Amino acid sequence: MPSFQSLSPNVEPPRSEAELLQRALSLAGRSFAEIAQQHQTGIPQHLRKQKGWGGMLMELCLGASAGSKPEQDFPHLGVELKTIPISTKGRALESTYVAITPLLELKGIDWQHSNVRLKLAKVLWVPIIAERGIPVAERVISTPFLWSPSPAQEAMLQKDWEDHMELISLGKIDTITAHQGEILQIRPKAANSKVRTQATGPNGQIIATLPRGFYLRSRFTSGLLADHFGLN
DNA sequence: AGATGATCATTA
DNA sequence: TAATGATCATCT
Repeated sequence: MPSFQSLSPNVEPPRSEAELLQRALSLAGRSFAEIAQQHQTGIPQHLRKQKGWGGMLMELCLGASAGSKPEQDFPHLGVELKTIPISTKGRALESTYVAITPLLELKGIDWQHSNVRLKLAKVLWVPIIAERGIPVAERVISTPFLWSPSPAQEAMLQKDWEDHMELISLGKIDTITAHQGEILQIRPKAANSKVRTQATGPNGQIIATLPRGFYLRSRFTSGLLADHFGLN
């Protein structure tokens, strides 16, 4: 199994947003095969057991801080990096994971201080043409772009976030399904369905429940792609 | 076909 | 266990 940490050359963190974007744009049109070769790392046949492979490779290319720290990928720039699998027609093929859903100690947090708002404040989207029939090596990077929520988009995000968090505060986490939320949904985020974490139950007691995460619906991210590439 | 619920690797 | 990086597998 290829190890990024041992095999990749050191890439310095970008010093500015412009440098980051320029670096990202230089990847447009290139395949995973080319990029992996440049970084002297192998390519998995499929992503079934390496779901985050593409994202990790982009982190390497762009000089993101590695590791599992709960902060933005480029803290000094206030930018979060997200790869997004797209069809040849430019449609998002998957939802986008944003952040863990907090289930306990909710008193201090509001939208302004939420992990969702922080992560989405400024995102470098890196679209990858990644239909399932395309071998991983042949998948090609499309044109990356920077995005920040418009006032209307942020209002939608806030509304969904507040609706979800109210239910969680009321001890109703186990009633929430992926059907809820216009653009921001809550889905499981765990190694498997037997994992448990703590939450508040219907009677205010502590219960054990499946860890959840916030995800952007693909309908929404497809819209961002259309906005940027002028496909409206 | 599109979306939901489940799942996989790695690090701290 | 919890956070990072996400896509898979299955159902409607």
